[in-house]
Amino acid sequence: MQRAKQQLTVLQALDAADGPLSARELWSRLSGTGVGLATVYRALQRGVEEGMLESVELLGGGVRYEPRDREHHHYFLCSSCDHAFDLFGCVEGLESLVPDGFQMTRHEVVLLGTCDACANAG
Amino acid sequence: MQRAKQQLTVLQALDAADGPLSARELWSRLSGTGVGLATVYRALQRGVEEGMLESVELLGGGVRYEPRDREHHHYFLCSSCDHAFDLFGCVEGLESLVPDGFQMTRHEVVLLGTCDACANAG
DNA sequence: CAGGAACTGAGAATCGATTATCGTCTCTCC
DNA sequence: GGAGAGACGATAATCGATTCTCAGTTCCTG
Repeated sequence: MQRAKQQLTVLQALDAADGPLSARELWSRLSGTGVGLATVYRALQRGVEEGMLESVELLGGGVRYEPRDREHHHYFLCSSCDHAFDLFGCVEGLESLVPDGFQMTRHEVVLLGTCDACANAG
Repeated sequence: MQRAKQQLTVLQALDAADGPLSARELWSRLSGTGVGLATVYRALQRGVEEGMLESVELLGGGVRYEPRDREHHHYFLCSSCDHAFDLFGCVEGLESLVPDGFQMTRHEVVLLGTCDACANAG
């Protein structure tokens, strides 16, 4: 509880999440703590600058953030609640898709569908 | 060259492309034809409504469009020129990533790196 | 050729996401 | 306790993408 108290709050909420969160998603999880939206953005920006956070772009636009210390993984994006879940594990055979002359440096795999909670609520 | 002349121009440009194009990308390819940006958006919207086009969302936000009659495929996104290329072929083993209780209906694979032209342009 | 419907280009208006501003507050260090 | 630096929350400002508006065209029908 020294300085940057609210930044800690933000980072802890991200650590507790089961996937990357957008600024708004994060903010709504912090409602009740009095943290302002601007503070969320500031904390995320500083987190990235200081190397603790990583920004992630999935389908559909918005940027999401998650702690940088997670292993290589991909995402499941729920079409119903729009929440992204981390999926650990990877796939084979990506290299064979790369056309001649192209250099692949990274890959993203996103599965889409309905998450556990939404499937049961549906 | 009956009515909807400009819409045809737009659809033909999409057919000729080697990957999905954003509205702006498409518009810049039509510079010289006098087609306005609003017309591009209108043509895309109508194309989707009429089932000829499909909208595609990749990493990084923007929506891109491509003809609907292409087979299942994925994309290579060039970090340098920001152009998306179609990649035909797919990968195995996606099902094993899906957590219990989740229902996968679709998947996207995006490879990132440098395309042929940008790699050579160094 | 006249009338009407659909189409068009240019630019204004809108929308959501993000960033900047400002007055206030908190913490550190004397 | 007081000064200065850095944070904070609320809200205004900005930005890019997309949609709306409007006056002028085009094209079909009769």
